[in-house]
Amino acid sequence: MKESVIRTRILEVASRLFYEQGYNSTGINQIIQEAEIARGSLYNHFPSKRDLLTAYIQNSENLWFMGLDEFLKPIEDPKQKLLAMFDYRIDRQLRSKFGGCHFNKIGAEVSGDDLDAFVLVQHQKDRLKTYIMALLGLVTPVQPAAIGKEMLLDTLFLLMEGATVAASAYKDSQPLKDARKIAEILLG
Amino acid sequence: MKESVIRTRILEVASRLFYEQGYNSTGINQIIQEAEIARGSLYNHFPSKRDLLTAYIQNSENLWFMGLDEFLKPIEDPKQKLLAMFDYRIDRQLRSKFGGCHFNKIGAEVSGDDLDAFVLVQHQKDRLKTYIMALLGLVTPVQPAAIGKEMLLDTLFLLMEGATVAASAYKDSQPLKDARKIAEILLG
DNA sequence: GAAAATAGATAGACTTGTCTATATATTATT
DNA sequence: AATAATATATAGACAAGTCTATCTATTTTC
Repeated sequence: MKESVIRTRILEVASRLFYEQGYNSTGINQIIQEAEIARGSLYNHFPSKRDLLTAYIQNSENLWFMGLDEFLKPIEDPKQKLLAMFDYRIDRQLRSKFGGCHFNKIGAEVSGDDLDAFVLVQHQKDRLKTYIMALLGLVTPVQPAAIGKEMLLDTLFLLMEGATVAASAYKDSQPLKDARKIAEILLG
Repeated sequence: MKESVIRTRILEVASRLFYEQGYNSTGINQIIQEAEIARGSLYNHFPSKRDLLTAYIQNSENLWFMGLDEFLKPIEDPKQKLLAMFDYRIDRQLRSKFGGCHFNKIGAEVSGDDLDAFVLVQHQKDRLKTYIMALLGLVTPVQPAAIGKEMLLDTLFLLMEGATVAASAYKDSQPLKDARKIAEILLG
């Protein structure tokens, strides 16, 4: 039940390097050196580099949503919660120096026919959409919106994705701020 | 003035491989083998692999906008042109088996501190925004829109970016179709 | 004849993964 | 409580192959 401290250290270091340098540009040698563990220990916990990638994606997803829950906790109004999701992304992009979305980065880097990794990336997006949908269900519409609720879901999702990509490309939080403003108007 | 046929062939093969497999996962050996040219010829035209990457990005941008011009040529109404931009992306994603945006892929793969590549990626996005803005300027507003024109520009841009990313992640054109529908409503 | 192409050897660093041998720490058995 | 067994850590050599880039020597093309 107790997680190995070694395993945790490997995953932490590998996660940082995968995100900052890319999966393909990060070698096993650098991971074991920076994690200060033996080569055999790494292969004991993760039989291959690909297994390490899988663990990285899954762990990142959990951390991402846990961080989101924490971030939205003090907010009560569902509409404000939805808007704060943009603030969460701004916060994270600032901290990571606009490194972009973990999952899109992996999706862009792995070969197109690598089903395994793609499924994991899709899983995060599905979960995000479910998250938005749940909050949207709690919003009490003040006026007959020009845009249906299921379409509003799509719009918010696409705005978040697009704004994160753009913010990362420009290394600037402006696109995310723009997206937030647009969402504010659409939510009425 | 006449472009070397060898240079063209190198760039074409490298472009295909960079896009399909990723820049880091594509080796010089594979390029010269598939292009059927000598190793020295490659380094004669492109002093380093990085130079080949630069040429790839710039060439892709030109091809992308030339293809867009061609695609929109038969359409006259600026509003229909704007909507057809989504169709163009659908068309391209279908052809490339949802390989995603060339430029975001590179942005995701190169190290965050590689200024050179990032500037080129930004250049494509700036050009895209300018393109949208020019079309938006020609649209005659039928009614006082709920959303300002400069904000409409941001929205359309972010929708395109987000939908392309999502379509690539899901390997499905639905997000792009959704984005088109949303744009149709927002354009009135 | 000059320029540009070719094949291919070579350098040197790096890649993932396997392996051995040793040390330490926890757990099970007597 | 003392001993035996198991698990997990370590360092580091090693294999087999990849990578980018340079170089030489020969042939083709303009």
